[in-house]
Amino acid sequence: MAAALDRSFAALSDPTRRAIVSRLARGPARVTDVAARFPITLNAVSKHLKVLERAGLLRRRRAGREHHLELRAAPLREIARWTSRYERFWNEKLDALGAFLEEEN
Amino acid sequence: MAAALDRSFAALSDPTRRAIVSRLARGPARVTDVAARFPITLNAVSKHLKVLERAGLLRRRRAGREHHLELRAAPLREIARWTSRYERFWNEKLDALGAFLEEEN
DNA sequence: CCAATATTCAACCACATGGTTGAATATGTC
DNA sequence: GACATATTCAACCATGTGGTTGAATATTGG
Repeated sequence: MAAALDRSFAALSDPTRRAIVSRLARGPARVTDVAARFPITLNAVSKHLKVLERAGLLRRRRAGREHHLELRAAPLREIARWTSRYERFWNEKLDALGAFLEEEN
Repeated sequence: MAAALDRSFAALSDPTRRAIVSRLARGPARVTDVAARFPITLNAVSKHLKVLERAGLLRRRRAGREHHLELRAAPLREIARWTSRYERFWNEKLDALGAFLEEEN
């Protein structure tokens, strides 16, 4: 589904959210734990977490009053898969004969 | 630079722009050529192209009144590099002992 | 019960975005 | 010069975003 890619790319276009992903890669954390690292409000972090959650990049387990967050990297795999379709262009080798077919998404 | 990643991720968060990348992977094209495939205005496509250009995802060569566009995939490589840092999470193997250090960006 | 802690909800603000329409600017063609 | 083609610029609109502040909702602990 294309909309999923939309959300994943959009979620990762913000440096704070990429930093949150980075943080969660080091292990699960609560909202407050994540927020502690950033100079913005807890509320702002809460919003970022919702964006990441909607993109499927994290899972939230409510445990009492605490929300335990853990990284879900499947969307990252989809992004890697999408970009890998253009690997042959990465080296700036101008062989335009590398034209190939593909369906969009 | 983090802002470059910001722009790349943001540029690719739109399905039209991903389709434009896909189109340019099949070879260079003019603005009108690209626009022909989409149900939106030429003006809208022109804006999308500017976003892709600012993200470094395409290069524009003016040839008379025509602008020749060609894919520049280097930012895609950066995205692939960023996401690859999380490869170990892709298989949903819940070994939380896979914690590892990293600096953000 | 009461107070503290963890988190979200709601309203607001400034700004970006994706789209439109209409005009402007170049360049090519007759 | 006059007209057509290629592209951008400018203004506008609706919607989303990243941030704030302040209030609400749960849960835990004395």
